[in-house]
Amino acid sequence: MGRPPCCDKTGVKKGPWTPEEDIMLVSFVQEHGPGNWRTVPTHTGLRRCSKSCRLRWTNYLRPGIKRGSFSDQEEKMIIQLQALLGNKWAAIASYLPERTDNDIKNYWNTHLKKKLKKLETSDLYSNDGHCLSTYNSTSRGQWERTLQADINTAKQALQNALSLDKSSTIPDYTITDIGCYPFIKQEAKMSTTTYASNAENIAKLLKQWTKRESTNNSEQSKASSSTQYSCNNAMTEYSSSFEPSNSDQFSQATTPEAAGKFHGESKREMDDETQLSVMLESWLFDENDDLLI
DNA sequence: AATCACGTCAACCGCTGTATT
DNA sequence: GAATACAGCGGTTGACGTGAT
Repeated sequence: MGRPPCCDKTGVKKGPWTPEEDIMLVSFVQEHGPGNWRTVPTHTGLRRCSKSCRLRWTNYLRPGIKRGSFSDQEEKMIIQLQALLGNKWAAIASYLPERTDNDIKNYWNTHLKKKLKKLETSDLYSNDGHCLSTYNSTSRGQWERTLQADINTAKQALQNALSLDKSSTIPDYTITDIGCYPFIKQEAKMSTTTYASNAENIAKLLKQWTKRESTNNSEQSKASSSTQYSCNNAMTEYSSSFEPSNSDQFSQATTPEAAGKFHGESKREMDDETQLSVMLESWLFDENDDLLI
């Protein structure tokens, strides 16, 4: 016999989340921490499947998520990492802790794919393309060779790392030693205020929603006004229950999906990945520094 | 003002590897 | 060891917004 089902599949709600649902989910995470998603619907009364709850949290509600347009440096990192790792969005996202894999995936599909295609078909290096203009100092051929060399170096390092014995010279990093994964252990002990620091996101959302609702419902009956009332109350309560955010705190205590990526992995695998991660990180930031000059 | 086309992105779907019973 | 559910990932979809006609 296997496990009991996580939730009753019948009567599960789909579609966009309402602010009230968001608040219920955030409250749950504040109390129990992220994880145990199967218990969320029963604990909170949300009519959402656990999968949907996890997705909503990791892609939208969790603290430290940066929304809005991507910076040039972020773009370049995505381009480089995609060239190296392929469509491993979760892996790429682990190098951009403020972005979700979904965001990066969307950005790649809607912006960068086109940009690179355009790059291939036109002489972009003589024009002033926005982001990629930073490559102007290097000819396309040079840049491609550099990238290919870096990819080869990375692949070689990965092969070496994987072939090494566990007792080899791989540095004995703890998880928190990994420069690009400073959040992994801290995630587990994230404080209530840290969770709450996403209040801005939700307060904004609530405002938008109430605005939209008030527009939609302006001609409707009193029944809708009670919804409006409860939502406004929820917004007020939610907004007032949190302290202003601390962005440094965000950056050090986020990306649970990246952390989750390593849950259950063996020490050996972790060491191998660690070595590669450190190397990759160095490669990426060195490269970006060069390009930003 | 109406309609169409296109871009964006939140959310869903289906799959895989892992954990649990 | 088998059966089943969970967690996570990447691909895809569809609702919505915006600009062009």
